[in-house]
Amino acid sequence: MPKTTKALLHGSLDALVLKTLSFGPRHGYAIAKWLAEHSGEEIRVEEGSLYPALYRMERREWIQAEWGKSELGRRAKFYRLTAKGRRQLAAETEEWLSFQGAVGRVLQMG
Amino acid sequence: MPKTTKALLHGSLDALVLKTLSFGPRHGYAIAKWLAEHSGEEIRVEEGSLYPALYRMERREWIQAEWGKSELGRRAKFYRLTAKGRRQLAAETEEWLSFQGAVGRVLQMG
DNA sequence: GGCCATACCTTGACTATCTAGGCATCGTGG
DNA sequence: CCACGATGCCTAGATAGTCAAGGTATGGCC
Repeated sequence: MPKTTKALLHGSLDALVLKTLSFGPRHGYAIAKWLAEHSGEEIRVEEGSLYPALYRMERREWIQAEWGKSELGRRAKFYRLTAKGRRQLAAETEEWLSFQGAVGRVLQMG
Repeated sequence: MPKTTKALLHGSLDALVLKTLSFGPRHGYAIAKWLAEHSGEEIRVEEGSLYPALYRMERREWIQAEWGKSELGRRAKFYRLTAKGRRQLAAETEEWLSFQGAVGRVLQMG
């Protein structure tokens, strides 16, 4: 794996995971891989961040878990987006775009 | 003041403050106002976040403090960017752009 | 047999931010 | 004259999210 990604993840992790699940149910390990692949390795989620985040979101009923089998036949816990989670994703995405948009504009001011 | 901006500030505050100071020395209160004004009130930094951040950055020698008088003649502590701080700003800006760029691309995936 | 990839989980430390206060000065309106 | 809002600084405590570093177990491959 490349270099250190720092703590910029803070505040965007939930949205990223929800977004990943919006393309269909996935298990934890697969979520991390999907994010890494679709961000050119820029987004690397540590397991110590991912699993607690998944519990958090399950508690808030944004996602639902179910045990199943991975593509390789292993025991794996699949998460799928709930309706509530879909609304949350929309809200967080909008919030992220407007806030980080503002940050980006300030940082790039001449 | 408008509505709640949430906790999305995490990880971008340092860069924002450094950026503000890159246009010339300012005191704490003025930094917060400047950021609010130049972001359409999108970025609102609480004082409880700002002052500790300023000490942190002073300790790291990214900025230097000096007591002076505000435009209104009040006692105020002015901060100015050091050479080290300028390098830090460049590094953090680049990091922010690449990381949040990746986040934005993922969140906006069709 | 040993090792790597897959897949899950937990503990502890750290750090940054927010909430919510407090202090002091000044100008203005009633 | 006095109250109040704006200016300007500071701090304590709570919270929360992330990371580092461990641990378990299975399967495939050399």
